[in-house]
Amino acid sequence: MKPPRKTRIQQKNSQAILDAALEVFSRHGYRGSTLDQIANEAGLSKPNLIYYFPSKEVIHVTLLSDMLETWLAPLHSLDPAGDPIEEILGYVRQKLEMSRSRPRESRLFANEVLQGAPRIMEAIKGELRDLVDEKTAVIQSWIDEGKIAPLDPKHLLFSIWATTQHYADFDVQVSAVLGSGGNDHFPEAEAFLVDFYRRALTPA
Amino acid sequence: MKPPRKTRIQQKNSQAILDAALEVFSRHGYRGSTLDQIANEAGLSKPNLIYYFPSKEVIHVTLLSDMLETWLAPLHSLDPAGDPIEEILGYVRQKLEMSRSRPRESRLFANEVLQGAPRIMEAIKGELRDLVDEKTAVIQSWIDEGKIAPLDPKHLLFSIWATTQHYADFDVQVSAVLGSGGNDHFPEAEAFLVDFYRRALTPA
DNA sequence: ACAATATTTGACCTATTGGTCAATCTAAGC
DNA sequence: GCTTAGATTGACCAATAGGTCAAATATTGT
Repeated sequence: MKPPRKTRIQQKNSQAILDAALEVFSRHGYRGSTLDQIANEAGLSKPNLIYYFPSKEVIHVTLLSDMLETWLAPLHSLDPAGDPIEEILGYVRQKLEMSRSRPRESRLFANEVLQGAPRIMEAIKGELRDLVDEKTAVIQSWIDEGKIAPLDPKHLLFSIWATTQHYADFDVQVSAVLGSGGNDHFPEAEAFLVDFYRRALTPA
Repeated sequence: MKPPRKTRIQQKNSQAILDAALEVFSRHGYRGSTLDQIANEAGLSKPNLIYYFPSKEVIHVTLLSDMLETWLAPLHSLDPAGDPIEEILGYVRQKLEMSRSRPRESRLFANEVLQGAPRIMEAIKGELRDLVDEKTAVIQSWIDEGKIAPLDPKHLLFSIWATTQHYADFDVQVSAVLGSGGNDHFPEAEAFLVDFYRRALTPA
């Protein structure tokens, strides 16, 4: 999707900038982040940033479009031929794992959508919506066959997105409420969610 | 909590400012919002804003603390003496209703927590956590009595917050995925969530 | 070694923004 | 009507932020 950088230095610095920008944007939002912050985090000077990326906005858009692929991947892997309940539980696990391993991407996305998704509405109405339509049709067929409980497939997906991303996006709230220092709450969360979705999905 | 304004003009303008600020902050986040935007939205000049509130930050903090009470209210009303499943479903309904009637407050809160809750961490670790401890004990007792399925009460609350607030915070995504113009998706959402939680909570 | 090319940065420019202030205008009480 | 306190604002200020640019430095290919 992105033309590969030519030299090793370009490769390394572009990557450092994107990584720094992800860190900063995901914590402070687009307008809350400054080029100086990003440059500092990347260990470069501000004009040097601009040498690699023409503007703050281009950095942001680059991050968003990179992230969208990651975000969509787990849903792509939902297999119509698999066991319905296990497929959906697998999706839940994968989304939760993404919240654990890539919380910055999750927060970047949350920030963007909260502000009205000005820079990725197109992708949401295109790729995302198409994929959702495809996979909800699969889920609907499972419902029609009586393999899972009759729950609106789209709202089911919303609930999975919401519950799994919550552990990345609202991380500080989760930690504050659960207490117990900087513990890793993901094992607990996974046990809960898997149990929860299994109960809800198992047909009567 | 706030000393009442003296004159009618103060009453009216303070309210107009808070309302405008809620609109702007919830859409653009703290740093993404400017005093000019807020002043414009409120129909006042920027210096006139500052006449009523000493700074941008005071406006923001005022909104956040006002909102916290609203946010906590539904959980307060969870009744230990009520029917367990109906109490929890009632809580789900109330939270969803809040997402519908007060989406700006929800987004304000989401923005704040996403940024690490710098201005309300104290309240989260205090009031919110205390209330959660109290109510999760109630839920645990219902579990112990076999009235509801054995699901971790705190993670159950997280899931309710996540799923209900999703319809306010990710509203543009929900609308884009569901299509059908600016439709009101809340009746559908309520039907889904009530059915969903009833299934998950009903003991085997 | 050296020219050509890629990389880096200090200084600088302009626009925006939070906030101030003195001056002006308006409303309320007497 | 007039005084006084309340309300409003145009002009302004300092700090910050996105971005430019020419000059300097480092790297690469030959």
